[in-house]
Amino acid sequence: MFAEVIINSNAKALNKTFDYIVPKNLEKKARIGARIFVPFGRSKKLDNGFIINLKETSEYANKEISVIEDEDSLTENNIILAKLMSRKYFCNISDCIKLMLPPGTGGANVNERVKEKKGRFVYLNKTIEQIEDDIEKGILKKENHIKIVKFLEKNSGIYGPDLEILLDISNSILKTLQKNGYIVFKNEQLKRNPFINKNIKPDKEKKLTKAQQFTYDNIENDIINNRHSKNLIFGVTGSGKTEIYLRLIAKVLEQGKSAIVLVPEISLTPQMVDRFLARFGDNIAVLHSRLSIGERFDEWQKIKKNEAKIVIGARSAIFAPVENLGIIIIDEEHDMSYKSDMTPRYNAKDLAKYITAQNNCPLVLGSATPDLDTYYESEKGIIKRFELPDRANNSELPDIEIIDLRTELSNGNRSMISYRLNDLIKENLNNKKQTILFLNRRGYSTFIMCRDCGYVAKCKNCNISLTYHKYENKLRCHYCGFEQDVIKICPDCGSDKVRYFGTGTQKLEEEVHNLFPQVSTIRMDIDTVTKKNSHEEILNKFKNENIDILIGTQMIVKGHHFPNVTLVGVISVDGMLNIDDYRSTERAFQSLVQVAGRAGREKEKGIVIFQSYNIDSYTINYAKNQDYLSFYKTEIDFRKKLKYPPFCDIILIKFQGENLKEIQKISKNIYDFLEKSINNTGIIYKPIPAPIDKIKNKYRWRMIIKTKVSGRLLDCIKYIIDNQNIKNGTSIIVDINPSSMM
DNA sequence: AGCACGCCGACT
DNA sequence: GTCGGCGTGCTC
Repeated sequence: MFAEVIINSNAKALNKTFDYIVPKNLEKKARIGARIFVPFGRSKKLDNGFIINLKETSEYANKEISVIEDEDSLTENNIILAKLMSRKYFCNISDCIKLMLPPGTGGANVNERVKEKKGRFVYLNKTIEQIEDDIEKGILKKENHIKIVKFLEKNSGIYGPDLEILLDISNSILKTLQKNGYIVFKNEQLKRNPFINKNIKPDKEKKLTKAQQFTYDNIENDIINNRHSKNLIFGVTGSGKTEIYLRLIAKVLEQGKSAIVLVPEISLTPQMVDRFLARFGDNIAVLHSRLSIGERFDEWQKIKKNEAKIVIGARSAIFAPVENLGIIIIDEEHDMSYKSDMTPRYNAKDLAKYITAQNNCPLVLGSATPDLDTYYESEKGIIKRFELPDRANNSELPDIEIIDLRTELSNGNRSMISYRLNDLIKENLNNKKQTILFLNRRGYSTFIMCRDCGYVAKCKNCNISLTYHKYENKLRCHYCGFEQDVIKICPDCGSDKVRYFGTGTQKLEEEVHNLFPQVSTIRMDIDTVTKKNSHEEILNKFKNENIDILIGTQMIVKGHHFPNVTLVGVISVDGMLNIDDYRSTERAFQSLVQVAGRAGREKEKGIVIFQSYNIDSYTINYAKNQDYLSFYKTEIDFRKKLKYPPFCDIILIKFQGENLKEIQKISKNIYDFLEKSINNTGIIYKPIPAPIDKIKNKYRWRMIIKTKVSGRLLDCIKYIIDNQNIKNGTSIIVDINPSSMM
């Protein structure tokens, strides 16, 4: 017997199979998906890899497989998926396989793998009656001893260190209790449980509205009949999408199957997980990037060992090792975090379509502002659409006002805050209500410029404007991290009229403090959100300590519910609209609708202010009316006219390297070849420098093709890239429908 | 990617 | 003589 093997390596030259002899004693264990160790090349160490095919004859095989590691083996479906991804996303099969392995075990050196963590657990060793007896007789009389034993009556099997912290006791008390026979220690695997010390009240099913029931019944039918279907639940915030998800998951569990729920990384908060915990208890595994590698390993093992049947996670949870998949739910399906911007550049939504088809089960996409591509497919009948028009709790939509910043300026208001918004903030402060101010930029100001000669301070590595950071009093590049001291005199003309331009969250915060000296504020953006739970901490602080104003970027729009917020101000809609990407209007619309949803979700009606220099834009006006359908109709016409998705795919080919000549030569070769193969089936643009044409001393060029992706085209691209003679470390990256064009 | 081979210039 | 620089080529 012979095996075709993929070696675990991200080297381009190794993205092919190698034949090995399967020795007699390993024939039983040898199967597609098995993790193996083999001698490879001149290396003395064994390399690890995976069997992707078995066969009776081989022209090349001359070495034997040494070891087969059953523990980390994949399924045949995993291998099929990895192959498919490798072709579509231009990466090695082993890059894709890594996503499916237990966290911390994907590296070449398997000895360094994350281990199950062992720890000392404390168990009660007497019955409750015996203990009551001992207390009555005065045998057990120390206050601390009784406290511990009472606690263990309800929490037997707790992790030792947790017990010590919770009851504020020392290890020696536990030793005494052990000596006296009240407790025993057991050494067991420690679950690095992310929900530790949580008391969650169980939650019952809520009554469904007619629209909810109709949606549920339809999808339930597919679950019962093991039928693949693609469904979009189109419902505003608060329309009860989550309740439908919960019911569908309950049905899936009833059928003895598992469920995967994907949510955007940023909305994967404890509150979000709590809703699932309250309904399903600890039948849940959570996977996201803020977990430590050890925590992720444990959650992964819970799924693998079938101790958890519901997976809630960000993008990569699509690869969770569930057995018998019954449904995939993707919440906030328009969110761009479902597309990976690192190798492998996969789109979890596309893969979910494939995986649910493979498993004969439904896919559910949910959003209040669906991705245009998704809505288009629902119009075409490729995806079934269910609409939830009403807010389940009947709370009113806020009043939305658009403020023209041009008239503000001509009225002499040079501040970032319009007179109207200023008045409303004042009113809110008087009424002890909270306010959110939204600005789509970070830093103190965007760039600094000389008013006499137009000189702009730029990063010498990346060729983009440096941003002023007030606290450090430095200029910093947002791409490579380069920083330099603030300049006061223009280095070009010697003028002292160097001024700050543009606006950021820091400057906004400062301005708010100038206008309202007594106000308390909290800021949330990339700079303040760094630590593991900081995102959560900031929002909780805002909510619980009743801080007057929250100032933040994009990240404040998701999830959270703030009952005391009645005013939301969007400082500059223009900053959202004018980004170099064909989806900037779609994203601006989605953000504006979501931002508006932050105001007044309780009894009181909220007010939302959109400030803009371009008040006639359809994006702002449809967002004001929360009118998705009209926005969709306008936008989809543009997409059709200009040939953008969903009417084609966008293939971005990126060239990066230190040798500009080589980049130009190679990109021209590829262009010439692909221009012929595309012929008239799409549009191909000549290679040009990227918007940021230099990062960390590497030149960046790009080439864009607009066409429907076909297998033949993928093969053509691969062929021509593989045939380039690349010498100076130039890299070529292909990204299909990238989430960002930067 | 790693590793070895091989072809050249520099040095105790 | 031989040590080591790195360009080239291969890995079942």
